Amino acid sequence: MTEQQELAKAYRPADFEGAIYERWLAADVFAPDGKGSRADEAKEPFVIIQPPPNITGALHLGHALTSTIEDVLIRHARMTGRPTLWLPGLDHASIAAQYVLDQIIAKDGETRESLGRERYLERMWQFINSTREVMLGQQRRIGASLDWSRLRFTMDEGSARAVRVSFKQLYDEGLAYRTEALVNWCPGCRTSVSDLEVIPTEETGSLWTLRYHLVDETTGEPSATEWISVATTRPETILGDTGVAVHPDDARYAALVGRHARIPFVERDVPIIADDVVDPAFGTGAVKITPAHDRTDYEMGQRHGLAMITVLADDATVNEHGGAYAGLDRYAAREAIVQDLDARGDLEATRPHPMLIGRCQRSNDVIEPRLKTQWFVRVGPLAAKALEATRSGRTEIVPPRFEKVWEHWMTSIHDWNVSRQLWWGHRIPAWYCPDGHVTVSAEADGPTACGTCSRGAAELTQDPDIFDTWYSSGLWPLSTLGWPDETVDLQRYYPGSVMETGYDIIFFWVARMMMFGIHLAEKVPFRTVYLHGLVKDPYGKRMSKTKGNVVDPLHAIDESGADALRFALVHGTSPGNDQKFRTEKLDDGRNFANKLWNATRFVLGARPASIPADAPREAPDPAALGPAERWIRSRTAAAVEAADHGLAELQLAEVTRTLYDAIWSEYCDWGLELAKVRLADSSQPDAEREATWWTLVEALDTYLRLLHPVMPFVTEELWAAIPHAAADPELLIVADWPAAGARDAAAEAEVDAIVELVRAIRNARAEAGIVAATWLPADVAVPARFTKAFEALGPAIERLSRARPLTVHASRAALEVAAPSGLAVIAGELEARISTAETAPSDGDRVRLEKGLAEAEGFLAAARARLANEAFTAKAPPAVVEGARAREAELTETVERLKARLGG
RNA sequence: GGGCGGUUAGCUCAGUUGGUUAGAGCACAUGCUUGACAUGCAUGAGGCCACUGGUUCGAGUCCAGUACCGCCCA
Repeated sequence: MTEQQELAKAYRPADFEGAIYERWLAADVFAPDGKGSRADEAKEPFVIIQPPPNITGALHLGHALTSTIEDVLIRHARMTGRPTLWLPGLDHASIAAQYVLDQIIAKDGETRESLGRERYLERMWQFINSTREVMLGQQRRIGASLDWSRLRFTMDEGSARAVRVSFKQLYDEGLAYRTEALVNWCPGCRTSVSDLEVIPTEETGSLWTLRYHLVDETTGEPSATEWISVATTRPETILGDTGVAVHPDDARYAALVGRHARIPFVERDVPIIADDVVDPAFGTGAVKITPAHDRTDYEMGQRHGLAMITVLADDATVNEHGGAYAGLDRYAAREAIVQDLDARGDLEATRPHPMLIGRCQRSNDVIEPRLKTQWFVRVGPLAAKALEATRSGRTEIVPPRFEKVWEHWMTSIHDWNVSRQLWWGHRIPAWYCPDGHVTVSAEADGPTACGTCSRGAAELTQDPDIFDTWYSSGLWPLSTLGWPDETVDLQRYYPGSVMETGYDIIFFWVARMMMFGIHLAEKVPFRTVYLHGLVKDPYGKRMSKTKGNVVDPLHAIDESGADALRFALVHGTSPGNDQKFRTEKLDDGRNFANKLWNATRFVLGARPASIPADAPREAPDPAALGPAERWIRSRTAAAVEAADHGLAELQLAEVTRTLYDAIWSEYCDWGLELAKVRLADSSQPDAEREATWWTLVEALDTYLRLLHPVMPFVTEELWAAIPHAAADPELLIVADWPAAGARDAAAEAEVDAIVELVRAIRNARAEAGIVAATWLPADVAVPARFTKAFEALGPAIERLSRARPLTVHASRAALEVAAPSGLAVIAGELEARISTAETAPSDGDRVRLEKGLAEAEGFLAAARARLANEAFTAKAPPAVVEGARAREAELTETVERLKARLGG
């Protein structure tokens, strides 16, 4: 047991958060197999593999939310005694990291090319070694109880091996293949990117209508008078046109199908074909086909056997197939071509055209579809397995509405282009021999010889490309646990329990982990996919550096403490829904922590002298419990139930709401206030005061445990200061999660009635303008069932309602006789009279009573109308009808009492 | 174009299988250095639950449609 120390007067998180984290580290309680772990090995492990943040980035509120939600689940699981693993990691983020590093080296006048591959990668390692610690430090600040002994990086050798082995397997199974196909080319990044990284943006371009002259079938020359008009948004691509298409049912062009048109400038004759995909209503109804630079055209080209001519180079300048335009940038070429067409008289029209333009998620450059020979993964069979897993419920998606999105994506998925023309990442383990044979090897040093012919390793060249980052990310749940080896960790912690991440990366990441996990390990990688929403700015806009509306989590922690930030984030989250974040929300968490802090201070300071300062925890003596103590215990039990429910349903905001209300509005506002009087009353027997105090300690202990997952620092700090049982561990983080005790309906009814009375008296006094500090005598009529509780709590009621002396009467009749005048207070079944100097209701008091009467009469009328409806009494459940009758009776009485009072 | 979500107090959000009087925090008003807390206490004001129709004894809650806002996909 730790020595109890004085708590500072105010909650100052900066004073202890760092030290608390150090204590957790020193106690080695984060790892399931750490020295300080109290995990019960017989229990089912609880595992979350952390979504690895980009190693070059800074943590933003989205990461803070992810870390907090996961930490809440992890800490709760740990307290229930399950072996709990939360595995941290970092992602190398190829394209993003290169983008950042390129900007840094540019300051020294260097470029990727000037450094060369080897030196560039050296620079990258230097760079990430400096950012790594920053990233990890941020996670510690927020209190993440990650198992640092298992920290992984996607560029670790373990990850690299998983990449090679999996790729070799996919290749051997025919699921990885190399081919020339259309890819999304980013001229700025000089690499291909996946479909997901192409952001369709609405922009206004132009739609040009131009003439392709028909070829005279006899002379073989283009006709001066016959042409077909085609519409295009990208005139520069005419250099690569190999066909013209119309809809098969389009009568306007039926006669032209089968003839040829001459492409200007490149002087190529191309066929006019009919294809269903052409929209007759678009433009002229005839479209040019550039199979090498457009997805739809590519597919048409394949169907009709058209030539595929690439006319753009990697930097998006026109290549040697562009004739006179070779060397021009794509947009310069566009302008020149439009002018030249106009000069020839072949430009019919130009008009503004709203359209979707694909831009690179990273560089914002306009994506240019291009033919490239690259590696692809055949995802159809993998996606089918992933779909089966969610349909059968082996993996559950929360919230379930995302299943529909998931289904749609999984059923319409294209093969995945995994080659990236970058340097920072896992090199594709494919080697080519001079004869063009392909050898894929899982060995770190590559193959010793060509797998097809006998050429030795020296004659083989490795593919220069690297893998899409999401390839290694997809292997993350496997590679972090040691796959492909059958390690102890893999057997014990795979599959994981929950994959918790933002819904925005369900396809990027979750889908890939599912596909790889099921295919390679033959088990789903996690049982639950929990998707949280985005943290947006107060206006509902996405936070971004360019908008300048980001909130830095570290700054928030400096200002308000990590617990306040965590509370704010959890309080505002619900599955799949975005939350608007404003910094004022941090105050709620900080104020709440301060409330808890001071409540603890009060409890510690209120210890009866008969209990030694270092006394070990005792359960309150059941025989000495009064109604307030029984109420506290019952309400604490209710809080445990609600917290359990919220955690089980992943409704974490429900947990914070419940605890906020329970601790503030119940425990502090009424529990402590009722207890104060009893504790201070030295005429009470020691046994009763001790029972009261132990009840307060017990409830506080339970609330600290319940709140620990959300606000770990302050709860740990305060828990150290309260008395513990001998069986308790040193640290709250590994203490037992509370079990819900029994509810006590009688005690709840008693205290509820008393609370209602106190409120009503306060209200009457306030409305009558009585100074709060004034003590006034009061008389109360108390029904028999509350008499005992009322007597027990009499002194507390006096104090809380400033009513002294307080005289109790057994009936209203007796009350009328004893106190015919004064402020009338009607609170449910209780009724009180507060003596004032005046003998009749003052004007202000009359207003209050009339208002109460009008309200009660309104409710009564509604209740009577309901009961008068025969359909209601006949069809509604008896319990509901009973309730309505009781309600009517109660209201009738209240109305009568109010009327009597006003009349007299 | 297809799909999904949202619309409840000035703001941010709760509202459990339909069932008495729709709640909380912030902000607001009034009064309080009440013995843990002014990061606080007490009291109060503030809602056609977006709109229309339907189901039902009964709808914020279920169904259909409309409007507006947002997101995803093509």
